[in-house]
Amino acid sequence: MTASPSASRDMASSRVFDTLKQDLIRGRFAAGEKLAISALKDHYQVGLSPLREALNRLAAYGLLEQVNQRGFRVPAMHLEELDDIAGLRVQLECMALTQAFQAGDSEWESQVLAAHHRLRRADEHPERVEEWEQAHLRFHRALLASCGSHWLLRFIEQLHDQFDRYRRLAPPNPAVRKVLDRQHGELVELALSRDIAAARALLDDHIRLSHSVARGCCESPASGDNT
Amino acid sequence: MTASPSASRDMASSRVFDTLKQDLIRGRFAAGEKLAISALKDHYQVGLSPLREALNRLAAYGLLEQVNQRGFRVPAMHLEELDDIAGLRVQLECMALTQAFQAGDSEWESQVLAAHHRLRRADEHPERVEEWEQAHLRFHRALLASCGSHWLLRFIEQLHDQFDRYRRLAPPNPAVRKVLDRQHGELVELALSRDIAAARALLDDHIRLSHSVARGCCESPASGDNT
DNA sequence: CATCTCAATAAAATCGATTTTTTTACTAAA
DNA sequence: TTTAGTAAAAAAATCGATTTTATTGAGATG
Repeated sequence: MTASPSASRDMASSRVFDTLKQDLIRGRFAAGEKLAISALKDHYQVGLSPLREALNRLAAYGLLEQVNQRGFRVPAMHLEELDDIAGLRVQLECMALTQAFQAGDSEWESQVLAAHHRLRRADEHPERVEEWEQAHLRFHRALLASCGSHWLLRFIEQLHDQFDRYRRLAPPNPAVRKVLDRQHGELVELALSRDIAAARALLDDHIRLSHSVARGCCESPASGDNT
Repeated sequence: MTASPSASRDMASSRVFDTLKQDLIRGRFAAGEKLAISALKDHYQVGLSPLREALNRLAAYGLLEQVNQRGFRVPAMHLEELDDIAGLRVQLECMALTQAFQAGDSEWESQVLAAHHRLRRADEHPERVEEWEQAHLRFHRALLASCGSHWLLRFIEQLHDQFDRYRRLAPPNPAVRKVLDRQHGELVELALSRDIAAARALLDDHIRLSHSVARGCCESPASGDNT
């Protein structure tokens, strides 16, 4: 099943935005690293203008920093910032979850079930990491989608991307993954039964678990600087 | 009092970003309006590249929308979105207020007092609207500054900008202004006495009052179009 | 009279080259 | 040995022109 039927081709700046965004989240660049524009130009096979437009959008989004006349750099990573991001995720996602449970209709339930099914299927191929990652992101999106607040969902998405920068530093851990997957299933059940209190507690645990894993990995290698 | 001493001049893209951002918040463009790039180029006296970079940043920030090969347009305004923004402002700013009161030190108290003083001074010149607007923004920033969460402050700032797009549609109302100003003074007192519960209730009222004023203005004139 | 096609026009997106600024490397003085 | 100073090199930012895509309107067709 492909995306949209009359999918008019995106412009170059959007394409490079998407791929560069993924590369930043996946940690293909070191924290604090300065991006060499001409190297990016070669690597992503785009011209200067679309590349610079993408870099500007990513800087406004918070995945890059623009220094006055000194180009773009990958933001440094700090344990405190990870704590900040995780703490806010708990607050905002629990808020959205409550509203989603209150406003969700049967179409929402269907989408949550469908997303969960795809997540379980993706789990069957442990070698295809990115497919699971995408299914995971979409499951959490589906869970909160009916909350009714465009801006809340936007901020949650942004925090999720920032969180992933840290989480992806940690090596995959099957034991943790197993717990997280069980929690996904429980979240689906609680969504169907509209048990807000239990679901909030579970989502809180869910995020904190990922947080502590990422934290353990982020703690060790001191500060990130490699010019 | 000027800004920084060795202020190295910003690049053109940043300058046009700032002024265009203000113009968008101040409602100099109609909601839904399509921006003619060459006209902007003439108006802001910049080249195409810096202008497009600024437009891309504003789109990522949410003050513009980019349509695939059809350029940039000012986002439409909807009553529901205003409600969403105001509701989230209440939630997030109360959250930040609590943390700010808990973590604020005497330096924070000083900055709040200073910002409040500047706000009262700005009030003495009702004709200089923009000075009051800036002092007002800075007062609310100072009040929450010590909350300790970079990302929470970032989202609050973004929501504030979005909210102002709606609020500024309403004509100035001296009676409302008087109430808001009294609330600012009360917020300062509650900050000094660290009365979290009372301050949260007051900030809630404060935002809801602005919200209802903006709402009243947003309801009447159907959709905005004035080319 | 409405609808469709296709050229003409306008606008957006992109490219290649130029200008400006920063960084580096080298030299000379303290 | 360190500190300034300065010229060369590199990189970022910007400009002007080209390419691509969308929009418009006249004429043809049902």
